[in-house]
Amino acid sequence: LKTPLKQAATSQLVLTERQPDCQPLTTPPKPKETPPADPWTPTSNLKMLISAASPEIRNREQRRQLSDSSSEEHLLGDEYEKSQPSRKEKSLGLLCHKFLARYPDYPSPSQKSYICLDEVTEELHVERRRIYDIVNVLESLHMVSRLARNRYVWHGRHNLPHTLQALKKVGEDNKYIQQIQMIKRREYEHEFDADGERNEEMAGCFGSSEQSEMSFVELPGVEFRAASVNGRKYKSLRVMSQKFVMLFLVSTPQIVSLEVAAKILIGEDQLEDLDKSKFKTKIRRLYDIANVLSSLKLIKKVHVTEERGRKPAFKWTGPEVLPNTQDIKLEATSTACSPPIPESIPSKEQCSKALFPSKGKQSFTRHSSLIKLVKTIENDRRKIQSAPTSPVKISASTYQSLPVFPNTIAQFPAITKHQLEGQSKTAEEMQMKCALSSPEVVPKPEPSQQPALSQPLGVCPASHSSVSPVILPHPQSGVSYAICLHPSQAPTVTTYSPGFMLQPLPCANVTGIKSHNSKVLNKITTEEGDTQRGPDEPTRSLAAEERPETKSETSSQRCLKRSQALPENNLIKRRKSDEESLDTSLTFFPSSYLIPLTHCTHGNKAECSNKEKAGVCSLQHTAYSSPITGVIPMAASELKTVNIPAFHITPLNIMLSPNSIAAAPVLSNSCLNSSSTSSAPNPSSSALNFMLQHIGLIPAGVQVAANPVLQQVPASSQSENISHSSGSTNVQEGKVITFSFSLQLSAPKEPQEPQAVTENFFRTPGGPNTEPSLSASSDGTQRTSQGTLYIPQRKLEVSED
DNA sequence: CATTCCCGCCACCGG
DNA sequence: CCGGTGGCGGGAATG
Repeated sequence: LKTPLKQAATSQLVLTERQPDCQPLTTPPKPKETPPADPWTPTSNLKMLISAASPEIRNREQRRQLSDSSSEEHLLGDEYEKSQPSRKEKSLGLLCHKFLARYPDYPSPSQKSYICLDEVTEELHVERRRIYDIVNVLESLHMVSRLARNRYVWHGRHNLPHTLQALKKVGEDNKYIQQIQMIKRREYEHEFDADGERNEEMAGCFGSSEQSEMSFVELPGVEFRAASVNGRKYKSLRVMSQKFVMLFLVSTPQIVSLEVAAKILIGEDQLEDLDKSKFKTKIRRLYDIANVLSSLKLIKKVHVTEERGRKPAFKWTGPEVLPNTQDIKLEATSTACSPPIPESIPSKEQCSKALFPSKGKQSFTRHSSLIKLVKTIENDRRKIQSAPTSPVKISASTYQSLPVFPNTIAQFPAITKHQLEGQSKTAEEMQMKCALSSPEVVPKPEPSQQPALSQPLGVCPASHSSVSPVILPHPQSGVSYAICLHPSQAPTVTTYSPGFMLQPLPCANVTGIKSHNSKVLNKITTEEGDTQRGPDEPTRSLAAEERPETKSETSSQRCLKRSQALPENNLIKRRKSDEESLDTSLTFFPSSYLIPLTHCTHGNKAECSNKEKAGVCSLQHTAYSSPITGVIPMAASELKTVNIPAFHITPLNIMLSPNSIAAAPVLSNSCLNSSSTSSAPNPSSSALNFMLQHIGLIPAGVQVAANPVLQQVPASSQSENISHSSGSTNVQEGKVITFSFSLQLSAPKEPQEPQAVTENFFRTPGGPNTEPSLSASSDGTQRTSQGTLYIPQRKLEVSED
């Protein structure tokens, strides 16, 4: 048994000694302070040093004391043994550092570096098993992607921003914040709570777990799984890693205790029954993940001292995740190298072409380059059909998106199948794609087609089939998809997997706040299990203000329709074989949202960026909202004001969070009213036209009538709720809806005592505080995450190390 | 004793 | 059937 240890130790020593020799790969792990003799890259070395230093400095110090004595004198030669191979020497964290040292943080896009596991294991002298652990979490962050058997592509941190954004969004969509709260609350109550309610809650919240399925959040641009990572069963570690990261991104203090994380990760699926062993295992895994994340400097270990003792926890030290839009801009600007952008755009066009060959993309003039891409894509597509394997990254992604829509499928059966079959995760992607596609759908010139828009919104799930194929064409969504990547939209896509669980919540929230129905929705959501009581109560309180809800199935259904979330969730969950059709339907919803973004990203950015912002933006918003618009008829002048400033953000938000759906409509309305009202009678129509024109699907002059259906349908459900309130009120409501969670949280508003706050949070009906909170939310900037702030942290004391 | 987490058995799966 | 993957949990270091 021990032998291996010795060997390892020895080997390490050897490495150290002969570093000079080993030029090929190894970067000296140990030499943190003493910069290793062989610098692969100046930067990389520095980075390594820095990174290595922080987490393990102490360890190092310890070692030094022990080993240095010998080493100092360079006597070591003979007795390597003394150096303790000690466990730390072999820690995953250290190993990870070594691993990371081998590759540049930001590899030039042009040349990809490949990772061969065999080589790595040799060079690092570790068992393969360990490398898998590292690679898996790196993959969860899209820092690498698997190509084939033992081969991975190294992306470095280029994708990190997108990934984090996406993860954050997903985390928000889910109700992680609430879940965290629940758990904490429970703790207070002393686990075994007296109230039967508790148990019930739990059951309700987490109870149904089937959905929990774990979905892996993917990024559009990243060439994931060529070889198919989707094997679906795997990924648990990857998924865990993503969820873990989500927790950080979502929680306000950005500190997550292992205990809570473990509970949530377990809970999602089956919950409760905290099996002791299960819990223990989960924690073990979390440590593994945490070690890698620490090596990436994304988190660091800390201790939180709550009421009862101090518990191990981790603090997020990675980059802050921007809301969205802004990110997009930044990215686009800053990273010229990022290849994804160009790709994405082209794909879109190409998609559109495929769909509507006749149409040219003349409108796209701006992006002549895109056309090129489109052609390329088309070619690729052919190739793919014949040879699916072809790893064209871009093309692949694009295609994948296509599968989502049935229509698309019909058009490109081969592709679709491949994609579907090949990728389980597709659901997510699909959603994204759908989102993209949906906008495109809009382009359809025919008025009848316009309904397509409506479809996505309300009908999406079931109806999509009924929906005109037009939508499908949107497969181009792939294009939009790509767009997403660049900006931050990618996150939007997030909806996917998490969506199923999460989405429901948003709906519920929205609904709840606005309408009575919401409760019903909530319940539904709850069924899945996540939401326990927390959401309910708060929601309820809010709702209560307005009235006792009626929970009719109808309402719920409506909600579902309106909110894509539910359908998506369901669909998303599993797609294995059938998925295709279902997925397709799901996809639609998101697409609508996505589309708008796309616009922004492309031309808009440049165009609207400033002066026109208001105008253009409004248009864009409209577009976005258009789908949504239907949902909420009311337009608030107030919103407008608010929106304008934040409009950038707003669009993003909409896309990102399911919750935002409600909000989106509002915004759009306002925009429409103010800016584009004259041009378009109803928002949806204007939006459509706008979008279409932008997209190039329809000539500038042509206008498509907005689909009445859409408006009515979506609107109907919510409008009712909203309508009852006064105009001004409505506005607020709209806001509220948007930040349903925030409201809940805000209600407690003054968090004097942590516990007290908590209590209020859950028990207090929205009282007086509600409005203020709303207003706060209205700023839009904060959005979802706000909730976190209020979350009762109780006396949290964080101690580093 | 508690926390951290290494090690590696062994089930899967994809070829 | 084989070799790559990677879930999982015992139990060894460490604190």
